[in-house]
Amino acid sequence: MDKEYEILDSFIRFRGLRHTPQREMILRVFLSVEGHLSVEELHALAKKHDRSIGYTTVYRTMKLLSESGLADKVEFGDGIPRYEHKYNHRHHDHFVCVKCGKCFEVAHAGIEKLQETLARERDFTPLWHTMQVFGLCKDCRGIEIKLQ
Amino acid sequence: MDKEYEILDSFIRFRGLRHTPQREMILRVFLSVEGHLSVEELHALAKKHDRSIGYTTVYRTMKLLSESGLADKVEFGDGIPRYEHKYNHRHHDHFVCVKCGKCFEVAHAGIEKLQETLARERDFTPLWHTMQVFGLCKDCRGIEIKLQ
DNA sequence: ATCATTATTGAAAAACGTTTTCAATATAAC
DNA sequence: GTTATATTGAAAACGTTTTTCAATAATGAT
Repeated sequence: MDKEYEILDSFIRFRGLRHTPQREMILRVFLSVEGHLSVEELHALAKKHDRSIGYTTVYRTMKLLSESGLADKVEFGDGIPRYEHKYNHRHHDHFVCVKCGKCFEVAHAGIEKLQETLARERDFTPLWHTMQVFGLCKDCRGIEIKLQ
Repeated sequence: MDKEYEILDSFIRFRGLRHTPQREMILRVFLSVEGHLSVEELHALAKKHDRSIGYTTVYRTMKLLSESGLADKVEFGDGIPRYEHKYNHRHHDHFVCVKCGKCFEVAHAGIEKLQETLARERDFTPLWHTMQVFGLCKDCRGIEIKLQ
């Protein structure tokens, strides 16, 4: 629970930056919600704790959290980057429903293995990957069928 | 060779749109270059054929080519969307070198199979996917080692 | 061929998310 | 406390994409 704060503190000290109540609050807000949040959504949540918090500070802090390994920026093709938790969360890919926008996280060792195999064949050293599968979730496929 | 023009013409007629020299020229320019081109690059190439061609028209036409299935918009995480050929090109994923930016296209049936398996397990109907593997190509990994 | 309708064009402006600038403020080290 | 400087929030700037709009051009009917 407190490990994330230690990670941010270490990162801040390592970089010669400073600890501020704004940074701590934004981390608290970010950690309090599981899911994929845009900067706009994070800013709205942060404003509930500090009405004067600036948009810019949320941007800057989310970049900081990404660099420190606490957050991951993900993009689902709608032009709005979102942040998800990274610490203590194993890598996963995203299945995005194109009707309702719901996003399912899928972790599977096979994907990593396949990535390694394909990369080795091409003399490429893979560092990380992102994969998004777009389609219809159970509920939305149902609607699709009903409408036909 | 001419099939692409037929596809665009059918799409234009089907939608009640109009055939214009600008659209034909932009398609010709797009087809003349294999690779991943940004709108800016496409506009620069188009200007060589028609100095008065507008930026806006290239944007609008590339959207049209995407909708007609001739072009595919791909994003490699640098914030600049690029277009690649889609017609008569089998689906592939992208291995992007984070040092030099080079992009390798990798087609492998295993990825599609894996996608199907994972989707079926979750009662999700996959329609398409995108996968980008980021890492170091042969040349850039060499540099990395030399620098150590 | 001419006309009428309306889609298309290119320039400029607006929109959009993000980054930079800057003066005021807050933090951390001494 | 004093100092050096990192951080903040507002506004401006930024880069890309979309919208607006008047002029133009393509299509179908006459």
